[in-house]
Amino acid sequence: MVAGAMTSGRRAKAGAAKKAAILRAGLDIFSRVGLHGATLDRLAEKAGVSKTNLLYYFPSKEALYIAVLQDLLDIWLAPLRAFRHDVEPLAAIGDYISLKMAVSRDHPQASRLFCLEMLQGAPLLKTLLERDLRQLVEEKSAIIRGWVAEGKLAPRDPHHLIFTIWATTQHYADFSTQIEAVCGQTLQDDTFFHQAVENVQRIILEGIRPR
Amino acid sequence: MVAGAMTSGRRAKAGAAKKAAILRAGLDIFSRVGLHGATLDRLAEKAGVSKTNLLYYFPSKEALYIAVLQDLLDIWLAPLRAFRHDVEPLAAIGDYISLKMAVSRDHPQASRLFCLEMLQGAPLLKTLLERDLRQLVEEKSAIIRGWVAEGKLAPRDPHHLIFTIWATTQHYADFSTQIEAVCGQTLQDDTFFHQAVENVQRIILEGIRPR
DNA sequence: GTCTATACAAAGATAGAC
DNA sequence: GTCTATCTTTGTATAGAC
Repeated sequence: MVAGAMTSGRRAKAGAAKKAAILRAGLDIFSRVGLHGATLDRLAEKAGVSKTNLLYYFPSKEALYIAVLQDLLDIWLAPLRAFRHDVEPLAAIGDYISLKMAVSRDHPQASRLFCLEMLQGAPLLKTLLERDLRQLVEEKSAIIRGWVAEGKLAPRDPHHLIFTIWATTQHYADFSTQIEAVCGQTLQDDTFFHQAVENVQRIILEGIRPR
Repeated sequence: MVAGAMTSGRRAKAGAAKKAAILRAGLDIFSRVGLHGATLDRLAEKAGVSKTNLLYYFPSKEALYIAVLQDLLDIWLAPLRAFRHDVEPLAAIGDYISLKMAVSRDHPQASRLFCLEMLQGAPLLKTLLERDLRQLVEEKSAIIRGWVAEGKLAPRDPHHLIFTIWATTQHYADFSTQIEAVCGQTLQDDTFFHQAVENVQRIILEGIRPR
């Protein structure tokens, strides 16, 4: 059934739901302790299934890890794909910042796991980064370069601008522990979230406004 | 001898050198794969000692990990401690940015391990963050607030400004894999380093310049 | 599909000789 | 201080009954 076979429908759904629960548990735990820090016991417990049952749905811990990573990429790339080229530059970039901040608030595990992979040298994502991400970044960079040429943006290197946006927005998810230790607040707090978005936007947008 | 006893001197030095080599290996490996991903075998091999010998100098893998973390903090906190309050605001912040960028270039492992700890909720550093770091940040925030009040800086929340600086500068160490995938260059490349510093400085400094 | 029992491997740590 | 040998634990994964 899991391996194929469009049987019943009710059962297939139950299987899919379990798979989804395991994937959620995987994202949650891997994002905290990494592939090596996670144990099948903890993963199974978190997902609410037995260890053997988990291994029925995913042949190995690594297979689950890879499946989790694949799901992750969609979440991570969505904001960049949604980057607008048909509106005012400062509006487009301002929107992109708030979109990324929302991802940091709503999918902190995804952000953290992505970060974890990067720290390790991205053994599993490297090819994908060098191909897809690089091309996507080139596209968006061309738009930004165009804006600079038209004088709609102060002269800044598009790559470094994009890195600055990624860095600041993801920081609120990846370093939430530190932020909480220093400020006593997190992005879950609505007031704090808006304050953070506004401050980041102000700094970056004023930093690229033409004069 | 290791445990105390100011014997000989030559031998003590040899012991200290080994300990240092083990600590270096620990920083290098832990920063890549974390506490759980590191094995005593790999740690010992990297340090150039036998597994049992390593356990002679550090009673357990965790003990080594903690020792590495302690060394780490000095590197990590140094730039913030060096933050100047007696020069022009934009110069002080510009210097801080380039200092942090230099740390990202020269101590990428330290930056990565710090990041790793944060991702995991900083079980070992939490108390320290909530006490020492918080206080240090408060001190520097007060300085920034003063500058804002004097009109020497555009109105920005000091916390978010500090986070923005940390995020952008550390990003070049923590996400070096991604940066290399996208740009084909790293901070080790001198031209790229200066280009990165300048772009980050421009964005942030222009973003906080009063008008 | 799910469970119990179990095989198998890896890795942390210790004992004791030298 | 350093080595060899070994114990022990933990965790991944499989076999086979139901």
